[in-house]
Amino acid sequence: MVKSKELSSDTEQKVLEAARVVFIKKGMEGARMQEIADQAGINKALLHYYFRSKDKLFERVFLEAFGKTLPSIGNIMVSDKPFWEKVEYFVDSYLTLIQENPFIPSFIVQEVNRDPQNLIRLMRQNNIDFTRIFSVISRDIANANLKPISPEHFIINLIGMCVFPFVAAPMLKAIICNGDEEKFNQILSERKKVVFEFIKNALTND
Amino acid sequence: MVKSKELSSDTEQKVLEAARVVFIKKGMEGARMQEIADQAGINKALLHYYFRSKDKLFERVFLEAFGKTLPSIGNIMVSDKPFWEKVEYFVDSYLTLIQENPFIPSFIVQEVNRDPQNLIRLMRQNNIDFTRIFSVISRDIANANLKPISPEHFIINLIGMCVFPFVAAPMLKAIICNGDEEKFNQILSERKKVVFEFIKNALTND
DNA sequence: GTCTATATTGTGATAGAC
DNA sequence: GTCTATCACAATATAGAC
Repeated sequence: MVKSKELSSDTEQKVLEAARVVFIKKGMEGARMQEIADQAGINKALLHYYFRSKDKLFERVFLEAFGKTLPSIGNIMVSDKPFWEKVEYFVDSYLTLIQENPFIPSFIVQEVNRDPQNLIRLMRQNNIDFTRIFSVISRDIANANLKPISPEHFIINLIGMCVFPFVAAPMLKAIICNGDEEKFNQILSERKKVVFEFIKNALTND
Repeated sequence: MVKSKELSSDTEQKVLEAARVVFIKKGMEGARMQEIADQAGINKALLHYYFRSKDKLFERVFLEAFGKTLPSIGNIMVSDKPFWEKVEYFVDSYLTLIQENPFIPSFIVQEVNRDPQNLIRLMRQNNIDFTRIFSVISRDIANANLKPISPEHFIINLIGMCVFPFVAAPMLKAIICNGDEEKFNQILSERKKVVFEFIKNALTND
């Protein structure tokens, strides 16, 4: 068995996973190299051996985290599926993705706030063309005989209702569930259906 | 003219305002006492003279920032106004409040993530009883002959569509406006109307 | 109350043995 | 590749003069 040069070592993987956990929980500023090392079961020096600096390690984690979600948005929205199928698929896959990585949205919001350039760079790298997405959505809305809404507001409403519960999870857990984790998860699991129905009701003439 | 003991000094006010600006922009971890001092036009030592530590200064700023938004939610929602008037008033005042302090939502999300206890404490201090709010909303929805939706999902949708554009402002500016500040402000100013209409369409039988 | 100067602690990063 | 020990520096916090 020949080891490929591209395959990162076991330790490198452990570091990346540990960094992901810590960065996502604490953000770039709040994270400590020591904590990442502990989490990975190694020492600080080894972190620097694999990833020269905290900045470089962070960038790697950030790009991987966001690189997952962003292309999935684009692909779905510019496809030629029927509008409502598109919306349902979007809500479904988006919520699933977030539910599997619940810290990612607030992490991204936090870090894009810190340096918006990260996002611009990432969009270029992933060939995301939002102008195209909006033109397609705009056409879809017109063709589907829906109540008129600008594609920008539509997208904001759509994404907002999907990601807000995760961005604000600790807040909502306190506010609407009095800290009851069980109840909060229950609500999250209902959201796919609720969000889809809500949007459909808002936009269809009946 | 006798100076009341409760009235904080001019310098103290300058510090608080400066801290508000810097904390809101950088978050607790990212903010630097030096930057706050500069912003206030004084030196670091004086910060510690007025507010013993960074932690204490932060807590003060945090409580004041959130203390503004939270009671306004509660008061409106439990009032006996008609349901749609309530919703319109909520959307209106909430968006105005955020538009005047655009960094507050992402700041709050970030910091509640850091320590959820801050929020619990604050809710107690402001006598916010969400159980009551939900029971009132629940009754309102039933009485208004609307399409059924749980009050929790209704609130999440409502707040989500209001605050998400601000929480994610830098992201959306890049994504949907290609960095065009002008266009983004235009969209924000349209949101009161759009959100209200969207919710109304989603919930009314016609 | 306000300042300058300094102490103290944190943490990212490196040197060098194994 | 992995470790221990240490550096260098940045940031909070304090001492003490005015």
